[in-house]
Amino acid sequence: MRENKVIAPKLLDWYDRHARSLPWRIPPGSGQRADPYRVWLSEVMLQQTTVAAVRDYFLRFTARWPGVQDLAAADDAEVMAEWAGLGYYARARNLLACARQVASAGGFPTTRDGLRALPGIGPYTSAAIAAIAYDQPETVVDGNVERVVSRLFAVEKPLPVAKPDLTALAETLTPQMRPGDFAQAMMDLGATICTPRSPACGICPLIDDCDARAAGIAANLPRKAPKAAKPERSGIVWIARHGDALVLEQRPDKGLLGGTLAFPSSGWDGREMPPPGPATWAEIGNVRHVFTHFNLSLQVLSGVLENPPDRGRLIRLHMIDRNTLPGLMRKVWDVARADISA
DNA sequence: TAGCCGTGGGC
DNA sequence: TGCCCAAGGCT
Repeated sequence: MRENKVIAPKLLDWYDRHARSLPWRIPPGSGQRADPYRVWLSEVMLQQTTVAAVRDYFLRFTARWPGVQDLAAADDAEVMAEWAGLGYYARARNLLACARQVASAGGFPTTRDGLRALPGIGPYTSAAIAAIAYDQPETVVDGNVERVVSRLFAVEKPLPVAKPDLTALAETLTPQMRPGDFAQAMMDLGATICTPRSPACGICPLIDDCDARAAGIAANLPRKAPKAAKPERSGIVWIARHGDALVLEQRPDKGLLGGTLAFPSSGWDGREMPPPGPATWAEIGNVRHVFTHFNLSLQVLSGVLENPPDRGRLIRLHMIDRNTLPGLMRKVWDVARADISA
């Protein structure tokens, strides 16, 4: 694949003038060096997650754990609670495992291959850290880059089959100088101008280089294979009261909402469970939630346990912190709280 | 390797 | 409203 020396200078010039200001980013031209810890943390949080959703989580994490040694020393439950609401909870467990490996090694690996071997760091994140924090000319390919490249070269082959082609094309664009800024520039371009719908081609710095624009098909790329329909699932969740406390449990590390704090439930996640103890149950509401691969309807049952629960642990009502629950269980808690106060 | 794994915002 | 999408990784 032939090298393309036209794109990077134009894009970097645009980035120097239009880079987004983000908490984890060093502004272009400042001459400062990005902190690998902050680059890593932000990249993991940003996996399949919007900038708007990540910003406050990043600020809270870095305020509480300023360095990788601080995070490595944290309790698992504290990290899970701080991550609650951000989704994809395997990231939080891998984050902690990674922090502990890095801390005991005395620092982050400085090569893409070294980074790639750490938990939660894959092809994208390893390239991003190597380029942004260590100034190495690695090619960073995320959803933005796939979209930008598919348009620049008018690639009509659909994703995900086209992914290797798009990666090879992206490699022809990566400059030896400022590879980190180039990667971030590609992502900023994709996020603000070369957007999925209604791309703003009129103000794009690469308009003269874009094959899709010339062919009038920019808004139709990248093409994607059709997705399967989402099945419907249903289940039960128990609001089990004992005195002035409710039963909560930590879910198993693997699987749905792995490692998060939750009300006992059954029937929706491949696990058939009995209630946390004998009681007379009454329906107090229903909660709907959308997961990546199914829609969920959860019947909320409430009851009073006469004896301590068979599993989980009792948490006093005023000690239940909504922010430490995953999104689904926040909805359940809202239903329970409305019922209790009624 | 393709299915699994959250959540919220935009249109 | 329902669907799409967002700086993916793991198995």
